Amino acid sequence: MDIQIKRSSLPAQVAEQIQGLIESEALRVGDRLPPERDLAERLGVSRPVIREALQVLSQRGLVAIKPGCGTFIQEPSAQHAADMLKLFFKMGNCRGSLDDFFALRRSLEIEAAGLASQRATEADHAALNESLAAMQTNTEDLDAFIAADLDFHLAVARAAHNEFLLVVLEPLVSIWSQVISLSSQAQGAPRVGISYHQKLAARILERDQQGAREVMGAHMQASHRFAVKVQAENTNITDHTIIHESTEDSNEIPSAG
Amino acid sequence: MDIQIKRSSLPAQVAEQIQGLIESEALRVGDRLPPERDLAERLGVSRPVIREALQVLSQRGLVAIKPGCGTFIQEPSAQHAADMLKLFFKMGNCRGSLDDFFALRRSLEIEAAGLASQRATEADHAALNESLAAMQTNTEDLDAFIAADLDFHLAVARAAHNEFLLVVLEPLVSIWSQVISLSSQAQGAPRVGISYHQKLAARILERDQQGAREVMGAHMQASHRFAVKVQAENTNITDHTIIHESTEDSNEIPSAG
DNA sequence: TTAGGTATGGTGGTCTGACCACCTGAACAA
DNA sequence: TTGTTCAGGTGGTCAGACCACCATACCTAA
Repeated sequence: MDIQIKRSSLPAQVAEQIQGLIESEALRVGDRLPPERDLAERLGVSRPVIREALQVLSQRGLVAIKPGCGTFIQEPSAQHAADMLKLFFKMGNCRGSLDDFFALRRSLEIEAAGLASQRATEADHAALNESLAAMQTNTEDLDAFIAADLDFHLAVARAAHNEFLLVVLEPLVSIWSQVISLSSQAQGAPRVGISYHQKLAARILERDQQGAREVMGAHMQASHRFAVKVQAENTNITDHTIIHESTEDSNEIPSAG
Repeated sequence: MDIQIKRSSLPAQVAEQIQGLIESEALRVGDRLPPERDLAERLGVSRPVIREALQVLSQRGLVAIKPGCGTFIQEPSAQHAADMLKLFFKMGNCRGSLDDFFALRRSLEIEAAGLASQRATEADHAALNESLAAMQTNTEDLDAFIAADLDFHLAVARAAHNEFLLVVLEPLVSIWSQVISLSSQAQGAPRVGISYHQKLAARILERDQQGAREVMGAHMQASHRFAVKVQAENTNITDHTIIHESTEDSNEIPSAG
């Protein structure tokens, strides 16, 4: 009877087809796609359809559109994946509580600390020390302190030399630093973390895996406690949304009546 | 001098503007955007520009386009975030090795097992047992066995009742099951995992957190060893790509020149 | 009165053809 | 050889039109 409900739009179909060619390696990284006009003619659709399909694939990180030059196949970058995850952590409808957030972060940070203690290079040690120094010299400038704190944790994640881990951990740490920077009631707390960071950097330098994991675990526990306290004081961080930003834009798109 | 290079395309600018309105909560979940024609007129651009911008936002999971009805603001769903992550794990240019993959998976699965032991409901226990039974009755049908194996791990992740964790873990488990199902040399190995799963389900039922974590840790270690063995035999899994699928499509988009 | 079908307006989906801005590379001139 | 110039191709954008679909309000028939 052929009465199957076929609802996918033309651009979606085109995008799927091209993505299929990429997955099957009929199209490889670096290949240039035919011009939009050719694609349109070949697939029997109009150019806007092709353009929307390419827009979708570009958004997925599968193609790079270069004006005046062409459209090229590329691999989704780690940064791209991290950005997507960050968007979800920031605005997703996840009903996760602060506890859930820290449960995930703790397990990942401990793993990162353990790996870092085994794999850190001299450059990694330098990065850790640099962030540590920045924290110590900015105990009064909250924003600078938080930025340095963020840098330190990212340095640990990078020192783990595990890209899978980094992709997941980076958004968590970034989101968290955004949350923290919003709660200016955090005065006094900054100094608490420095000793943990000092110990952690030392364990990593000594290649003491167990020690590094334990210090990071303790640090996460302390951060978690601090977060709960901040949460109780600051309604900006609710049980439902991790972030509640309120930027003052002057855009002008009202919602339709 | 104002010679700054301003390269962002119109659709990108429109998408950013609308996303900004969403982030600043000037537009809230469920709100309907003005019709494309209105938006085009209001922003002084053509309709295709608006359409491409909405296509981008839709891809990010921020809006839902309903033909004949309108375009509505929505929150990025967990499934959407997981799909993006899956795409990266599948085709990303991450140079992570099998060891890195398992380091991440181990830390997350152990955390999931620990949480599941504390939070699992009766429905969760039932789901675990169902997957377990499916594994036991399909020791000869490799595909069915792997599907049941996947279900079991997802059931554990769900039993943890931590959406953050689930979003990250689900893609890892799914990708891994795809890899495994490709290596048909895995004969004999299926039965190995059943005892681990049995023990794990028991620990979760007993609400024995430490026991659950230990069993999962041992299970991951065994899986890792097995994976290394498979990797050595199967060139499909290289040190660079986790997945190397080769579907036979009959599409017809050759690469340009 | 009420249930159902129908007409209508609005929405997104698609097409066409045109023009612009930019990049590339080849032809040309110094 | 080197530098400039020019032409072609590419993506970027526009305008207007028509279609398919959905929701609603209206109208008809029970």
